[in-house]
Amino acid sequence: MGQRVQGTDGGNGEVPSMCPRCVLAGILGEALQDPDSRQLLARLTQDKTSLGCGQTLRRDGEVFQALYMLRAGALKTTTVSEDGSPQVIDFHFPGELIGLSALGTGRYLGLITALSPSALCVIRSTDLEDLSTRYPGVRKRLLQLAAREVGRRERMHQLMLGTRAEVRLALALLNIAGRLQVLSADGLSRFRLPMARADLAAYLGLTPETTSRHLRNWESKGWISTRGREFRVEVPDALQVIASRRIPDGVSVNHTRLAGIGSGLPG
Amino acid sequence: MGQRVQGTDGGNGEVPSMCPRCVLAGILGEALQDPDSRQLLARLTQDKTSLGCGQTLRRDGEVFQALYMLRAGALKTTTVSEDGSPQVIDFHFPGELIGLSALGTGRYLGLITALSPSALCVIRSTDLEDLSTRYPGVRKRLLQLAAREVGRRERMHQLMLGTRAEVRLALALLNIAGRLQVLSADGLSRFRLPMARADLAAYLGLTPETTSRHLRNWESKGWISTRGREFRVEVPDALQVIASRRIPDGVSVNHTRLAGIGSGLPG
DNA sequence: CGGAGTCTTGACCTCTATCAAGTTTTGTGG
DNA sequence: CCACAAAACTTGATAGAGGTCAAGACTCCG
Repeated sequence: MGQRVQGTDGGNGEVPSMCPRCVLAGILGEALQDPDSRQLLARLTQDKTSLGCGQTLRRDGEVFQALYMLRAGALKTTTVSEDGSPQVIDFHFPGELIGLSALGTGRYLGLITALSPSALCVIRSTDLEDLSTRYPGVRKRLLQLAAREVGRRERMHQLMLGTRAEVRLALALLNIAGRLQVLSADGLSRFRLPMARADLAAYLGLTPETTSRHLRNWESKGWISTRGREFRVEVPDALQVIASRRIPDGVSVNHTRLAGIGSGLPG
Repeated sequence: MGQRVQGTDGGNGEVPSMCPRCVLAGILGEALQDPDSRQLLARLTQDKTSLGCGQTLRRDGEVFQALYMLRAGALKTTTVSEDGSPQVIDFHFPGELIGLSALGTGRYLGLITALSPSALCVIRSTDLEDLSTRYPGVRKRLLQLAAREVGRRERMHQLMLGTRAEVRLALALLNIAGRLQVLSADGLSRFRLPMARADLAAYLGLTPETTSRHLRNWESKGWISTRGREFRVEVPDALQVIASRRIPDGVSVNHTRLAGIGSGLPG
């Protein structure tokens, strides 16, 4: 989503981060032609918020005030279901817009908190309105981004349809790795999850235990290696293979079919 | 979504349907002030497609050509997962826009087919572009609709996080009943599902068998009654109660834990 | 009335949630 | 830099929920 460019920003270089100009430029589009708007762009890129780990950006139900562009770090959006168990609705990674859905209802949905120290650009609703009326292309671009977000969430639904925990987990890791990719020189094969296992599990409707078990299982087969939140995919496409089969080994679907269901590769 | 008004259209009155003018008016907004655009509106409301049960509107990957507004009937969007099992990504009910996500990528996602005889208004991409450039309010409205759709899908994710099949099913029925409500005089307490159990199950990542079992279970408790696809909710809020508890019958969550958690209806 | 498709019911078995310890990692203060 | 405490993660045992296969009942149509 948006234009992503590996960041080397002038300011605080503690964390790898997006070049905010590039991303915002993607949103502003034609507005940039106008020298007058350069000024605004400059203001937007300076107008930032930073959050410590665990700090909250917005709470559930707060009225829409601004769209945020995540520059560095990672966030999560959570709710609490009626029975009290925590639910993770989404994660947010550098280069992504946060708060789009609040454009529809006028209120933020869920509690948005930082998973790690994060930096964000703030695009105030007033500025957004200003820009949108002055430059039609801005709204066109926003519409495109929102539509893309709808598509992303539709694919997320697909992901959740994988009944099997193993499939969901593999798909989610691919998804997250893809979104993190920008920041990693190694592409998909190596990445660091910013969130706890419990968050990942809650995102997928699983328990941390199940999540852990499958990861260890894959590791025991040599497909991946993990060390805490650090991941490395040893067998290229291993995740894809797992993700694409609800059916275990290319072996049986069910009882009375074939003996050793080990559900694994030779190992 | 959109403005919904119970329909009494002049044309073919076989099926209860939305008043297309009202819905389109919600999209077009200010454009309507312009007498010139009335003409376009007239054209859009006439420009319709109708589909027989099972017929397809668009296929996966087709390039974006038009946005559709469903006037009557019901559609589903499906994909096939890599292992060949069918997945239902979404249902579409009267008054809803179809194809928004294709605005982002330029291509439709999934196979869109009719669940029952359906009628749709066609808003060609060219017309859309025309309108959008002439009337900024149109794009603003579309952005709002897209953002709302993002929110809807975020809540859908929440729904899927209900691990328990019973909870998912109850939430989904509430969701669908709500979207169907416009057409039913009895509100939420009585409705007819347009889709087969198998589709509903595939939408939720369940099997038809499990779906059926839970429905019959609720029926045996007198909470609902069903006859084929016809539903009636006998105990008001029964679905809400089911939906809000992962915890079964006021009994235990698990062995050795808690005597009576209540939280259930009288059995 | 018959036949196809849809829905229900049953038996069985796998998978995942749950509870309960361990173990490792992370963060903090000495 | 080490020691300690608090999280986070892993591992194990167990049972309940849901998937799978199979067959029967019901519906809808022609």
